[in-house]
Amino acid sequence: MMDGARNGTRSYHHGDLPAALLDAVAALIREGGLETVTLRAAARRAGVSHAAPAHHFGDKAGLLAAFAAQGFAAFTATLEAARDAAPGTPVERLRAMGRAYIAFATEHRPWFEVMFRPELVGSHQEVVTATGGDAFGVLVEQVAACLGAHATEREVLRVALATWSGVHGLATLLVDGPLEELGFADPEEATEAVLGMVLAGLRAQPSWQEHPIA
Amino acid sequence: MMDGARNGTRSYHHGDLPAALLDAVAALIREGGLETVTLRAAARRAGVSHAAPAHHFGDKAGLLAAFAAQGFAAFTATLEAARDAAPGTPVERLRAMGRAYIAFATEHRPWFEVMFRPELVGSHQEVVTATGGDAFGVLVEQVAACLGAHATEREVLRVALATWSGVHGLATLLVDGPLEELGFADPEEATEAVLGMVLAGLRAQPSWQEHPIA
DNA sequence: TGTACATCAGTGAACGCGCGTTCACTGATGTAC
DNA sequence: TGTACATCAGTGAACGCGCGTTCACTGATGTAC
Repeated sequence: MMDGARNGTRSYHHGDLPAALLDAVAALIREGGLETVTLRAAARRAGVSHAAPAHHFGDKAGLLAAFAAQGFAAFTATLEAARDAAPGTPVERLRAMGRAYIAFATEHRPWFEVMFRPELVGSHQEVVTATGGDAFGVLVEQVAACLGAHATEREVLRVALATWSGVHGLATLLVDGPLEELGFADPEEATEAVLGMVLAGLRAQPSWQEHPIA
Repeated sequence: MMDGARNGTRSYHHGDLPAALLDAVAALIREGGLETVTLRAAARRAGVSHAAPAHHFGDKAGLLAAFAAQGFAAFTATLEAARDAAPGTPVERLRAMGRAYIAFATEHRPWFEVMFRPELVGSHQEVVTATGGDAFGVLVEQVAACLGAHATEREVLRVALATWSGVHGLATLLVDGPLEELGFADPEEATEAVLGMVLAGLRAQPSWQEHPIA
């Protein structure tokens, strides 16, 4: 995708090796799984010597941390875009975010597989945690909007976590693949089922009962 | 745990090397994570030569497949025990199973980490899928009991999958560890929040509305 | 516009390591008679 | 109860491999003047 040197001519310098290496990681995961990701394989795929990645990412954990952070940034942007594109009520926006969450996992499997695996990034956890916190923050905000001003912070966090668990669970099951073998062939139906449950949970909240919003 | 030779004396034969190797895998994951599991490390820990495991499990994927299958067997037994020990209504039994599901993940982290990672077991997937299907079957049964005879099979599967997603999502988040860093320090409160959502979803089902059971 | 020079980005050889797997072997066990 | 023998379970040496990382290096780039 990234060709590297300007104007298509090969040069000693790559052009944008960091981006090319991150692309390489995604391709490797997609084709052979996480265990086939090595610094040397990523370098091969980017067309540089195997020592080149160290200049940009330090070590293997650094490369994976950058990949996870890139994924979280895209993830947060996806959730925000889904929220902003959805019409209507806070609940409809939350539903759209839930759909986007699950779709992101299946459409960007390589990112999703790395984003929630802190053991892969070693000492670089701070970067990943920070970007991951943003995504969750967006979700919490929307849950707060659904519950209204009468909800306590604790209630918001509780509902947000339950919501997160629902969509994250289905996303994980879809990515890890046990569903097909058990007869759930339809990810869309599964998604709607989970979102139905999430919204039922929302409506069962005390603060919703007192002041339903939509 | 397993001492091996009878009466505590060392003998040429181990006594129960397969069990000792499975124990070793659990210990290795607990102490150093999944990536530290190797045939040689497991053999070292069991006190045998590094070539010994091959006699029982063939290759590395075989060992991990056996470990995952052992985990699923324990998992199914745990869910059944929780169901049978819970008093009262089908819904209360389902709630107990949900608690047991999440508790299993945090209490038996090594098993849980391997059970849902089919890429680790290579060509031995059938064994794992079979035992995994049992666990899900138990869950489906209980959801069916909650919804009653008027529910269609499709509805039961849909609700069971949503339920599964909820508890599996929280279990995954607890095991992967992002929750602590985001301010959710209390797994029990989180568990109850998720179960509240799951049961709200159950009660929102058409067949429940028509024929509430409890 | 030129020139000197510092800095940056990639090279390629080399290292030591632990891994999975194979192999011929040997000690231990169990069974047939 | 004893003996022969097949089978089982573990040994230890050896193999080839790809890995991450380090290192001195060199080509390319950009900046000061």
